[in-house]
Amino acid sequence: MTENAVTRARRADAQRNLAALLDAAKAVFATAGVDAPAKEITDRAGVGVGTLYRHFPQRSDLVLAVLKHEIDACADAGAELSAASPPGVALAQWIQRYTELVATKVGLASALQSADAAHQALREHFYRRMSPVLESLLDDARTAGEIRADVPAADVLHAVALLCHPVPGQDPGYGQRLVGIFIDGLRA
Amino acid sequence: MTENAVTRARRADAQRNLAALLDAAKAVFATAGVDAPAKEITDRAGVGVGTLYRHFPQRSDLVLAVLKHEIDACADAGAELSAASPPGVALAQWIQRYTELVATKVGLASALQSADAAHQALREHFYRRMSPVLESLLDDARTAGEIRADVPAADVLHAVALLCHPVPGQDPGYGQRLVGIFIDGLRA
Amino acid sequence: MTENAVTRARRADAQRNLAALLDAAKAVFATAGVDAPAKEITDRAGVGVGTLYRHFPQRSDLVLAVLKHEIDACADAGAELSAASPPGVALAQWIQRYTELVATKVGLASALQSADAAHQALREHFYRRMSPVLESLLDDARTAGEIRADVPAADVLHAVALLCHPVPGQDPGYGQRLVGIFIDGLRA
Amino acid sequence: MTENAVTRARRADAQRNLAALLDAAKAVFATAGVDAPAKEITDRAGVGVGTLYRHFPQRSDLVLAVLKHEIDACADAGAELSAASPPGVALAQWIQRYTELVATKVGLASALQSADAAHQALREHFYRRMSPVLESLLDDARTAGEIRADVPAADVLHAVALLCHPVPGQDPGYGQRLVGIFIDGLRA
DNA sequence: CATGAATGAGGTTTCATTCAT
DNA sequence: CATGAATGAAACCTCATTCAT
Repeated sequence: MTENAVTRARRADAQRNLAALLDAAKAVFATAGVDAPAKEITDRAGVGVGTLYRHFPQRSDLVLAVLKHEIDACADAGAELSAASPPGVALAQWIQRYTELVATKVGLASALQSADAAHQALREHFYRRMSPVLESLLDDARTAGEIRADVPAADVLHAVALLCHPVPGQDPGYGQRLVGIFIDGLRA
Repeated sequence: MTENAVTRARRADAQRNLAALLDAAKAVFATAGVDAPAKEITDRAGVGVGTLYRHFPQRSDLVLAVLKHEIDACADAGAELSAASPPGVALAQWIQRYTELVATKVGLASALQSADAAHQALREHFYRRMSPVLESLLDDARTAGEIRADVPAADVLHAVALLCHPVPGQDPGYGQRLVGIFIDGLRA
Repeated sequence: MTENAVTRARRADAQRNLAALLDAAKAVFATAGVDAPAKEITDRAGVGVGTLYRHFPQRSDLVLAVLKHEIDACADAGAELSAASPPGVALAQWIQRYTELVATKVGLASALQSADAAHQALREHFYRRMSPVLESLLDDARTAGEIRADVPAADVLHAVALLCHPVPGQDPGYGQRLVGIFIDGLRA
Repeated sequence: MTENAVTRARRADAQRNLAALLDAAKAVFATAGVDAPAKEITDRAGVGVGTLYRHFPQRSDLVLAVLKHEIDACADAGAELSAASPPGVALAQWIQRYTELVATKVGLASALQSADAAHQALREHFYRRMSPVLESLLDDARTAGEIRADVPAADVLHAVALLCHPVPGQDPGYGQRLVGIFIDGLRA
């Protein structure tokens, strides 16, 4: 009984720490990028660095964990939009949604482009979830004759991620404007 | 005469080292980015670290020196193309030229986006040289009714630089394909 | 209890290192001055350089820590001497005590004179503690008509610190002899 | 003939350089101390660093050369003062003169106290010239019963040099005031 | 004899990572 | 399971000194 209680208590503690770490990492990644010092994250989370390494032995594990939820949510939105709107509109709306994701999470764009092998897992998860969704939306739009047929989903994902790369002295809507032009280029 | 010879001789030595440094830096920047360790560059150039700091007290001085020539050459190409081809073609050709510049020089794209104040000089030189050239080409194309009127040169420069951001496992023509789509989006 | 034990245990380790650092720094400062290389101190203490910087981010923090105790002890001695002896004697005894402090701690004298802004905290602590003590002793002696009235405590502190500046090939009592002459100059 | 002319010209050149170096060193020593970077001195003198090392292989050689003239002048003033004034006055005046020397030449005081073996030559020259002069003045004053008999010249030289150590935020007359008190302590 | 470019040791500082507690 | 002190490699930069020209 007592041991059970202790175990449960510890588990709750660990959970709290993990959540705190994810929150902290999300905030730090957003301002200082994914290469921010580990200490900055643990300090903000109020835990020791050891705790960070226990939960996320690799830096990329943390990045992945931070972004997984949002990646999944974005991917899931694809089916809903597809069901609710005609192909062209659904595509535009989803890309809009995706743009917001990439533009907000400062780390994501750079992690995706990073040559670092450590981010491989993130890239894989990202493309595994996103590619089918966008490919499906593109297919619908292609079938409807609204966009050209020779651009694969991966290219669009990549291009949009790049165009959203935050620029120090620019307003947040800047990237979206560039994305808009790119999307125009996709039209048939 | 004698003094001149002596001076020339010494300078020749320094020049050799300087050239070696620029070569090494160009190569290292291309593979490891502009934030590569100084030691890597000096080792490759076969000189001591002090020599690097003598010629380029600031890291950004080196970056600027490495890229200046190529930036200037690209900017100068604008007038020639403009004279030789109709507006739309000239524009496309110059952007093609610019794409090659940005895609090849790995450091350039990231230096341009870097929030680092140290790269301010590079950004300034870059935009001071490039903006007028592209603006002029865009104007010609706008006048000819070939492209939309609401996209300033700076946006195009920026977007293309982003789209050319090198991707580890991708062939070099990849960025150009994305740029092509973006350019299509500019058309009227 | 358990947590306390753990905390105490960890702290004990750190404390041991910290003490070793202070000991090492005291010894090194005494022979090589306050500007001695950090490596020399950490090697003598048997710790890594990082440990030094963890405990004392600024060089002056270390200097301050090393000297604080002794400064305080010396300042505290003022009241005792004042209570136990007549003004002139108490003054002479305290200056004797102060002389020993400054003469022994090689770093102190130079840190006090250093133009370096980093030693500001040390200077402040030093004068904040010492000035009132000596001023009080001087006042008593002035009232008793034993010394002239126109020399403020800060001047005496400064002069004695200078006169005790250690000289390579001289015996340790040398500075004290010079101080004795200076004190004679203070007499009415 | 021609060779002679060249030789003469070169010698004149060398002389000019040497003078420029001494001037520059004097100025730099006065503001930045005797440990100032060599480059600062050569830049100010308008010569290459090699020239400095040719004339003064050791740093201390330069310090010695810079200060020799002034040391000698000060020493020579002793006999004149001794002949012109009564013992007590002559002594006070010479110490005043000496105070000015030490207070003005920032490097001197620290070079004299430096544990560095490199400054041995300077210390030797200094004491060889100064000691007899001051000893003679002290002897006269002692004979006249004006000062105590137990303080050797070297102590006074040393003490005054220390008391004149420049203090960042203090007016230049500060050291002289302290010296005045010390001299009072010498009186019988 | 002068030059100043080159050298590279030596100092500081930062941080990812380990591991004793 | 959490902690955070300790580690030490790695990067930066400065300067005294040498030596080819």
